[in-house]
Amino acid sequence: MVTLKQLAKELNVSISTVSKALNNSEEIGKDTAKRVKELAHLYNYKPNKVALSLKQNKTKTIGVIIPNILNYFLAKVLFGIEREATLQGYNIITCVSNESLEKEKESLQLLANGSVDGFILSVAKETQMKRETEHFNKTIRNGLPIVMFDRVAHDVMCDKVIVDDFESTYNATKRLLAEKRKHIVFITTVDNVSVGKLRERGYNKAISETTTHTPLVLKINTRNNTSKKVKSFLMKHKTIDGVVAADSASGIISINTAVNIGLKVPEDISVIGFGSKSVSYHSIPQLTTIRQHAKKIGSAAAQQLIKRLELKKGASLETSTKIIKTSLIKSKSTL
Amino acid sequence: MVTLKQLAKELNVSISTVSKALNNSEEIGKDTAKRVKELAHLYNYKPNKVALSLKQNKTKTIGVIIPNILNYFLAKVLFGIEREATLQGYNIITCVSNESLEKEKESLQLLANGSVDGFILSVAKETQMKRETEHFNKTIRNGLPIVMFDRVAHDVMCDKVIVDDFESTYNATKRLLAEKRKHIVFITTVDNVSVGKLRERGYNKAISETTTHTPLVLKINTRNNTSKKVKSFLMKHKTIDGVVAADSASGIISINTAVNIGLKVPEDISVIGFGSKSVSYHSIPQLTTIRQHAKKIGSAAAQQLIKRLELKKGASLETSTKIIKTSLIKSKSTL
DNA sequence: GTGAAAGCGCTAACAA
DNA sequence: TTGTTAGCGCTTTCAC
Repeated sequence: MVTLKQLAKELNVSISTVSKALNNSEEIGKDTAKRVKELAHLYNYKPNKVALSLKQNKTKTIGVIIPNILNYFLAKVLFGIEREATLQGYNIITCVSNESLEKEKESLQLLANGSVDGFILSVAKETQMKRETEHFNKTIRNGLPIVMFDRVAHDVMCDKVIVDDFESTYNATKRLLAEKRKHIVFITTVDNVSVGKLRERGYNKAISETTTHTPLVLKINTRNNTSKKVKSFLMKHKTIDGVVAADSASGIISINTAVNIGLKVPEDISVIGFGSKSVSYHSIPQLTTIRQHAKKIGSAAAQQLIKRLELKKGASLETSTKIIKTSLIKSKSTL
Repeated sequence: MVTLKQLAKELNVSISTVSKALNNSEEIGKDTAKRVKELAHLYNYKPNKVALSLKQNKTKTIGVIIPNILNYFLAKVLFGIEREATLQGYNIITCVSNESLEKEKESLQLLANGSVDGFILSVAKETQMKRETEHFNKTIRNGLPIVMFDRVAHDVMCDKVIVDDFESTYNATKRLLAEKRKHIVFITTVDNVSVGKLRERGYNKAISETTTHTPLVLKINTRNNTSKKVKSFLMKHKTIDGVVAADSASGIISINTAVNIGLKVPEDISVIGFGSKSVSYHSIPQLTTIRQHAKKIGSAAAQQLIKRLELKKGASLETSTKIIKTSLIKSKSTL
């Protein structure tokens, strides 16, 4: 890598002259500026990012801590963050917490040594269960702002970008009720996590405010037996005519299972699940989905963080909570 | 963030004393060392990463350029890279090329200014089609090593980690032939990309060396009509009794489509597709899959890069190409 | 219009 | 055993 020093030497001028010339300073004579720029271009000079960071005490880098990168929703959010960050001249350093509090703490620690200017993160399950927040607060006190998305720690004072989880399942359930569905089950992969609870509550509210039944919830805790569980559940409760699934896999599996045991979808049973367009193709008929607009969540989080990072010195900005509304996209698995 | 300077001031010693004490230098007196360490611990001192990078001229950061983070396989490789890197004390900066040559170049440029010590990447489709390699070579000439995985540019001299694509489909096809399948179709989402071609050739070879038919290939170019295409194809070619799919979505969709038009899987038709365990649950019966061991690919790539980065000055290391073998995991969609 | 010098936080050769 | 100094690459103030 070429440095200012080398350019200066070759041009027989001082380092500061070169620096100023390249930064279009008014102070520098036209032809000097030209000579400098030409040589810089010839050598493909790029200012050293590390030196710049040290000097300006900011790295133009965002730390992203994600619980699980194999989750399509989270990957999509990451995609949105990356795009927005790149657009605004920021890089992202990605860490995966694997839902572990310990790894979350470590990542925060590790990057809080000047590697990044701030964080975007979704809270690990373990962290939510243990209700730990001190590591977040400490980071913020150290001057590194945090933006949380989706799974947030409500009692940490920071910017947040969330989904209308409660409303989304409330509306989905209402939708099935409007189809005259009588026995609607809520299928969830057990996570004692804010988001999951809210979704269940949305379903509960819709059911209890419209019908006289008790809500019916099927909790599934390991990934691998969803199919079996759903099958035996449907066999046992023959009256089920509607499914609201709290994640995309359950929705897909519900449709395929129902078809497999001879039910007609959506005539006999309607299914709505969370998920994206691409996953909806994994079932026949295609799944009617609740879309979370993951990319939008990512870009909103990045925008908010960068806005805060680029605040003039001394200026302040109230923490905000942005809600990205879900959309219910009708496909073939509902009437 | 606390700095050495502040610690030094508070302790009434020089900066270098503090530095040495914290680095366990032999030169420093025991009790001084102790005092220093205690205060450092109290203030939770962490050496500034940026300053260290500048001083030592290395960042302990790897640039990862991935064509598409929403691709489960690529996300999984990224996961493997992240884990291995973290283990070895490296961070990763992630860029998404979105299959675009231009973005790939930009990312390479952008990070080659001292932000990273080297790169791990999978080549964008556009780059492969245009056969551009100059940006890779330039990066390498500039002293930044590259490790390519999966989609590699064969004529660039660098480390590579690849999959036995040819063999994988060859074996899968052989497997179906051993089941006495007579009419096996190869379904591929069109990409004029090394990997796709190799997989097709593996299928071709197995077919032509075992049967007298011409190979039968169904190419699908847009994501959204796979289901329709497969359906009309199966309706038209009633004799089809085997499917080898070059990606996971096509495998899943083939099974669901076949079932949907009244075929029995695997009795009437056998299906094998690329994919991971979790995606195999998206069909009933479960998809028999070719597993690529994505995490292993990621960790192998990271290991290789770090090995090269930590080479003693002056030492050299021949470029290597590592092949990670796929496994055929039998499930319910084959006999 | 140009250059010298200081300083961002750190390490390490050298001096005391 | 401890401190002084130089330097990594850059920007910026101040002097000429």
